[in-house]
Amino acid sequence: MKEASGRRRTVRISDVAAAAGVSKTLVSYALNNRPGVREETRERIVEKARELGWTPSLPARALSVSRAYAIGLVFEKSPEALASDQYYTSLMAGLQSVLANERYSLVTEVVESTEAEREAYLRLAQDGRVDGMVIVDLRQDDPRFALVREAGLAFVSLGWPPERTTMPVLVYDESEAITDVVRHLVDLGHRRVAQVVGPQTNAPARLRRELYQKRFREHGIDASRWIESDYTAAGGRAATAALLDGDRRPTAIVYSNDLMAVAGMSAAFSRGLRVPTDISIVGWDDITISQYLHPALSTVTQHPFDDGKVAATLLLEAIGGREFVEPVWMPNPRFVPRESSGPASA
Amino acid sequence: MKEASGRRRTVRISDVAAAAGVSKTLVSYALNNRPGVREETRERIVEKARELGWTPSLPARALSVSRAYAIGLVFEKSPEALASDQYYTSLMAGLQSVLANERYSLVTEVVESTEAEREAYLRLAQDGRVDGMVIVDLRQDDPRFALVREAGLAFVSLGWPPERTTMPVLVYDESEAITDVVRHLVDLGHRRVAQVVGPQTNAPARLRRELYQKRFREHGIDASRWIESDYTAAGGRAATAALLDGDRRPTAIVYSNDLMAVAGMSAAFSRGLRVPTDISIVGWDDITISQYLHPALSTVTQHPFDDGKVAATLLLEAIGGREFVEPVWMPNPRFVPRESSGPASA
DNA sequence: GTGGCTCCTTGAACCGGTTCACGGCAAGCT
DNA sequence: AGCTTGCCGTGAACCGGTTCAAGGAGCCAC
Repeated sequence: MKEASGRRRTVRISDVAAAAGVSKTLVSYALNNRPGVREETRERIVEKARELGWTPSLPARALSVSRAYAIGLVFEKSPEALASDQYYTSLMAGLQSVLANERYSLVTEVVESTEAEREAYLRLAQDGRVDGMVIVDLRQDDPRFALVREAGLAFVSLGWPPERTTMPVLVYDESEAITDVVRHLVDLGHRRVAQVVGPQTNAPARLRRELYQKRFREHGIDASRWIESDYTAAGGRAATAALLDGDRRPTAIVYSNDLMAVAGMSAAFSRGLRVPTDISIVGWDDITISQYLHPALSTVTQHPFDDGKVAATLLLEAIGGREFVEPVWMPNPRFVPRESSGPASA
Repeated sequence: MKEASGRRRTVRISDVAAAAGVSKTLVSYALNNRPGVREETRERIVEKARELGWTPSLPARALSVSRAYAIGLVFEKSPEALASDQYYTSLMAGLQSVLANERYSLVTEVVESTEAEREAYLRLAQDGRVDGMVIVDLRQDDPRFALVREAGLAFVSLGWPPERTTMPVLVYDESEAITDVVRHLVDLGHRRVAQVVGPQTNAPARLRRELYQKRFREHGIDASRWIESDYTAAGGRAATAALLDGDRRPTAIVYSNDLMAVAGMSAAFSRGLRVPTDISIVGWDDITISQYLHPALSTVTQHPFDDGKVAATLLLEAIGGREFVEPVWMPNPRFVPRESSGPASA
């Protein structure tokens, strides 16, 4: 097929103006629902525009109003880690679900170092490619807040930012789910438990670990056994191996994501241990396959799609000028006991 | 923190021109490496530009050269299906890995119907938001090719397009891996095998099913047992249930993706069957957790990240005007036998 | 009849780049 | 000396929208 191009003739605002017999100013007013256009004229213009199939050129509009009509999402993550974590994809889908209706687009980037992340932020901002950023996976002393501040970009933060801000912030309380997990394990008789946690430079990962420890202590359980890992399957397997091969093997292990938990189960199996008879496993995330595993994984469900929806809505409002004083609380994650956790072995 | 805005004063090309004591035309020439600028002058301009931290405004450039400096990727998929399939995320990462260096961005959309998909395509094209599209998951009589043709957009197709085109096409040969899987199963003594396949409106899904059937027949195996499913875990589980609960239970099932295979294993387990002792399972994709399952899943590995890299490279060349006559062959998928396939039960 | 007011409409500037056509100047040629 | 040629540089138009300030028409009141 010969690409039937030959200069795609796009219809401009001046074409609509000519067709309707008015100035292009009036067309602009009419189609942006500005006051000061006679109703009859407005209708005629709208009709003509529809007839000609006119849609405004985004670059042109972007240039004149200094808005990109797009928001950015930068993942600082290995492609592998990104691909195997459903949270982000669902979050994206949630963002899209509201952006599409507002004629906004989502510009994504995947970078593999904080240096590249910095460049990506600067580039998106300086190029005028986006009007705001979605900030996820908050880290200790997160540099991204300074970047958006300097760039004058709006943002929405999924998690507590380091300073007060007038931008929207989404938070939720993990302590309830954690309390449930710990009680569940204690009720099943577990006394020797260990944690496999995410990178401790990552603020939520740290908080989650601390909340678990707090609850463990409240039940008189030694909370000192935790291993820092990296949310990958390989990392989870290695951490689990260390726990299982050490002395005083735990009777239960809680993981900070499902992927590590699955890998942990695999490590247990390869040592001839049975789950949950010999060791109980609890994950975090509730990825799709968790319920299809054998045994099905006890875990904590989150709501990334809804997070995305709310984040996008608020970010658009922030871009529109709204100021936020209070963080928005999202529904809490919820513990879902399944087959991988059972009575403690003797 | 008070957002330190107060109108972010961006540096324009005219500022650079003033600083270097030349016209803005010359600045433009100098920074775009055009001929007709004295070397000494060019250096002075570049120096000043760097000093002032100038980067071109994307909307402005986009407006004047009619290029968006972005490419689009539209997924017509439920968020759930998208999130649980690593292929797409890895593909995105692969695309990004080359786009970032070229100052191109990736604009993604997630839509849930072919109608919404159509709108997304039209919108991206008419708005002048992208210069080209990445077309994945080819369907029967795929409408997207007509859309990009009408819109005059460049594209790269991952799979055979319905008509000849001068745009880049990426293909690979699955028959080799399929031959290996079938020989593997035959060598293990399997004679009753079934397939759980993807939506047959999806061209590659159909082809994969046919290739499997062809090989089965070559070994004198009844190839008529296949169930169409939807690539989701729930679908895979239901299809597997139908196969296991029918008469003449197969001794092996091959799935068109890992997610369905995992769900299939789960269905087998819940009926008290052992894998692979009672039934062998083979997937397709090699998602991260496949090797961490118990038993580890025999499957076929692909290279979505590399696909993305190559696709982006070729698409950029196509946008630059290059015409393609031959499709580009990617490395073939490869069968990876693991623990979920073993000798046929009696 | 004139001033003032409201309502609708328009010309022109502007957003920040790219690019075309042209001009000045020095060197090279006859 | 006069003409061509090439190099380097510039003014102005253009991309396709938005928006400001101003203008014309119609109406009312004094």
